[in-house]
Amino acid sequence: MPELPEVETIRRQLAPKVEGRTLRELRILDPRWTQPLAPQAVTEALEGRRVEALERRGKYLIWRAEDDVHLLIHLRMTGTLLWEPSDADAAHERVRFDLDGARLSFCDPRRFGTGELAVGGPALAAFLDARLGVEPLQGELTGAYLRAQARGRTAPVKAFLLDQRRIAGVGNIYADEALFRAGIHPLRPVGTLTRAQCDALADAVVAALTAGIDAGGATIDDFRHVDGVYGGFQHDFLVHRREGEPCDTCGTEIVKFVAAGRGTYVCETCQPRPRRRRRQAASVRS
DNA sequence: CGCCCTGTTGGGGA
DNA sequence: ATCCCCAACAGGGC
Repeated sequence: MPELPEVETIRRQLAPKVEGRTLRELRILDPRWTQPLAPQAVTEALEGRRVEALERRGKYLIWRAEDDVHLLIHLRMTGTLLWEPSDADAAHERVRFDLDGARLSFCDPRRFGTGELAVGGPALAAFLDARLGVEPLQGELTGAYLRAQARGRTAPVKAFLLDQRRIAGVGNIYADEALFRAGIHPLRPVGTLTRAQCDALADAVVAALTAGIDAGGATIDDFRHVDGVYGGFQHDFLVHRREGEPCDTCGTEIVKFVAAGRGTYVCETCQPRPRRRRRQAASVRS
């Protein structure tokens, strides 16, 4: 479930509930969650501290507690945070927060999610800076930035978008969506994009993420298994993600293949295939 | 029933 | 720089 818009939605829903409360107990049921750090190190650093703010950077949720102690939660594929969940919804509970008597559960069937501890501002900055590039929702993703980063690179543009160290928070679905909106094929070598395409793609990434947040799909109270997808968030505003269905714009059948190691959906009319790959760098022409 | 494939992620090793 | 595989689990197709 959690792409950036879902993480942001969870953050917005949760922040008013948790900010100002004190973390009385942090029960880590799955020791893998804190690897390679020992669970008790995380527990001891956080228990008894007041939660000052719940923030987000990329797909990380950042709990800022007293004395500059931070807990960074990554939901990965199937993680979620549930406020006062029912027993059924909490079936895969991995971590339990006691916030002044209120229960918050980190649930994660697949157990990919992680919890990281960062004590002190520099430690937090070092952790984030090593992993995350510009924040698209803070106006940092511009066509000029994209073009500068892409220059000379041969990687498929989709792989480029998914690299968190360049642009923070673009996941598989939103990469497809942005490329569709910008009319760019996912396998296009990123260094061959024109200036206009870089501008269009930067705008499309921001627009797609913003649309996802506005759709406000994720909810912290409701976690189910729907249509084979954990979470059941409906991305109705996105390009079709079923092969064989018609493109909303032109009616061409959506095709699916693997790009950057992920399932990728494309309208090859709206997103023309790149010319055959060349050994030599291609010159950039419009 | 079993086997195989897939998956809204990121890290490590080749 | 780029690609492949892996973590662990559930559901669907055959």
